[in-house]
Amino acid sequence: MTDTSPEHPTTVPTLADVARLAQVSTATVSRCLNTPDQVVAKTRERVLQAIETLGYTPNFGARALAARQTRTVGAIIPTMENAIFARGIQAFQEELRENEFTLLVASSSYRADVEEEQIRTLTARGADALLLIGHNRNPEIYAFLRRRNVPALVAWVYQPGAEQASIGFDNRKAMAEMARAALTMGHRRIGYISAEISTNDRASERVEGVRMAMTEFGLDPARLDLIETPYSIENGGTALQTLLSRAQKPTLVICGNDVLAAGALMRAKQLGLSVPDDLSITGFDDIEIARLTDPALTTVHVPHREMGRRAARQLIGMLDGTLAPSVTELDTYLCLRATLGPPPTSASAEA
Amino acid sequence: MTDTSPEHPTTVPTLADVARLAQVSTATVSRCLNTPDQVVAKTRERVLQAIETLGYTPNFGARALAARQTRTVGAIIPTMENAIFARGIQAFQEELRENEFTLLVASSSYRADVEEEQIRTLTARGADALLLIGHNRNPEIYAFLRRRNVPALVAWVYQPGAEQASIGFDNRKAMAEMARAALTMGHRRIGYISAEISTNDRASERVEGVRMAMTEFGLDPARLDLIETPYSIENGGTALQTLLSRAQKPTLVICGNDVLAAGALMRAKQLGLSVPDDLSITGFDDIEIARLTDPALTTVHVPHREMGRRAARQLIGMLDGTLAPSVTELDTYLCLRATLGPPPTSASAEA
DNA sequence: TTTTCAAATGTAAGCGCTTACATTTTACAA
DNA sequence: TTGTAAAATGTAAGCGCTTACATTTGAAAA
Repeated sequence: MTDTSPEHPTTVPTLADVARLAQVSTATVSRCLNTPDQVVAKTRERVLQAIETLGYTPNFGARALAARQTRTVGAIIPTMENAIFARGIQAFQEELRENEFTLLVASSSYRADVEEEQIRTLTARGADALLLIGHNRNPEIYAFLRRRNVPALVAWVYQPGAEQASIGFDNRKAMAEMARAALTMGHRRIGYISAEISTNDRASERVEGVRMAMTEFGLDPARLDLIETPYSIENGGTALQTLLSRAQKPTLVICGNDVLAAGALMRAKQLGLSVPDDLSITGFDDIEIARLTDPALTTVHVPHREMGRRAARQLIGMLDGTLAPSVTELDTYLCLRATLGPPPTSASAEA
Repeated sequence: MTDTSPEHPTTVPTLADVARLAQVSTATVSRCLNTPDQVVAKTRERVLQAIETLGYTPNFGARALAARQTRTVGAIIPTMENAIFARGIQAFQEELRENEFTLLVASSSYRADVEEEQIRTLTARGADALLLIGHNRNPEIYAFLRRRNVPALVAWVYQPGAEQASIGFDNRKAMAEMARAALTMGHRRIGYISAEISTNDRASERVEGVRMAMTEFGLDPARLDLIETPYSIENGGTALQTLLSRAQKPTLVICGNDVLAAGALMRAKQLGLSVPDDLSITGFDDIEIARLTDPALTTVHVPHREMGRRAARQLIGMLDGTLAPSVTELDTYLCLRATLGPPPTSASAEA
């Protein structure tokens, strides 16, 4: 708490220090920072010089308190370790930066209670707006945000008729398309490896998509052999092994994301199965590893970067009132690579 | 500014509102929040009730302003899209959360000027401490942080005799070990695919490690065929192709990280080369894709999670004065998987 | 019952900034 | 030169919280 070196005082310079040194009022210094063209050039230079000399940086808390806005956007994602979020958020942040907004990222570990806490933390910190992932959360939260006047945008999902402003893709539709492609090839016994469904509407909608397609093809959707497991390569492998231990082995294993699919694929190869001749496997997301596996993974391409970029634009628009909250659908497409093929002839004969 | 609906006032509740409703002073409410055992149970309950009723959340800016600390730690990483940072930061954040600290993440896109700006932004926002990646930055920044009394910890690197507090591994030593393993097998013509070196001391130290090992084996380190390229699978492939177009083809391509290595490996296979029989390839980091490639990638394992977790502990310790700044070295180890083998006999004969 | 003192609570002064409003300066027309 | 309005600057009142210090309360000791 005491000065250790006289040339470098330990006290942080304030606006008032700058004002004193530049021989102007604090209001003028403030204007130099916020509305520079309201200050005549000569004065402005003097002030800037003083700021430089003192090494002054405005105190964010004080500024937020007085101005009641922060040019800060918060984002709460389930985890940074998932490449799809990392990628989307990176684009989100880049777009924000270009518009002189700062991004605050928090992660919830897929837990609703943590997410709620993070929402409170970020709004308390003065986030002017929030990006959230997926629809399923306590609706009271939206009331809370509305009251605080904090616009929120939901990303990574598109649900026709959703209440909240959102930008994303139709997980159900996208996965149904994949399932139809497989069913058309003749697959009838289908295993599904999913991320945990209860906390994740993207995951549950993807499952629904497959069931929808099964129904269309006259199959009983209840016969989908579903395993839920946390996101990891290892777990994908373990789940695959479980599916293969069933009396009726699947000819196709649909995975809720590429990471699980990569794990399943690796395990299948280890077990001596040939993919796709003995078994087909599909993923979802089209992250980098989908092209790295051998054979390359058939998956669904999701425009993560575009989603991030457009989410930022939407939120900024909502903030300055130029854009009304809206529900935006983004397109996905099938990446038919090498892990999906027709079922083995013996198997299709049985069906 | 005026209430539109009586039940849902548009004004955000403040400490004073809570105090009024609970019929206590603002000081008591504040104490309920910060030092609850200084308040008698009956009063405390009344206050908590009022907080609940009003849906009160403390204003962070005001709190920071008055208390002069925020329980916030900032981290500036080059990019969220690199799995190693995502993983380390995730662990960092989890450990912080357990200690009731909040993490603010910013990314610099490997640009020194952006990093500097982010450092200012985060300190202005009241970050109590900072996590930075790598050593190479303008030393003035440390003076700035010292003046602001913001402890900083450098991660992902260990350099014996470093000035700044740091936690990480010796990139040079780790890569030298890999190079020695390869040299022992007989490799003499070595290509190296690196991330960009000028802005990245981890990358440059890894190259140095290889050169060091070459010297030990009596090779001219200048003969290392070095290509720098940005982090991506695609670029790894392109770089490999360049290396293979040299008059003297390498028998071994060392990559500065797993992503470049995965790209190189994939391209090698596309070109009809057998790895490791025709060409050896190695990576660095041991991220998930290293086990996904076929053959599995020989690489250096780096304890990213542990680094993140321990970085958090170190920083918290520095903040509450229980831990002195220190320079911590973490261990890495070689993961000898399948992409490194002896050079083809024809090649070694030439050497 | 009174005394004593620790515990509980209250009072009020900032923390560093923005901004409405008041005042001064400047530029230009008359 | 004077008058006028616009431009530049200053004054000062908060923004919502914490906390040093002052005051009140209440339980145990006398």
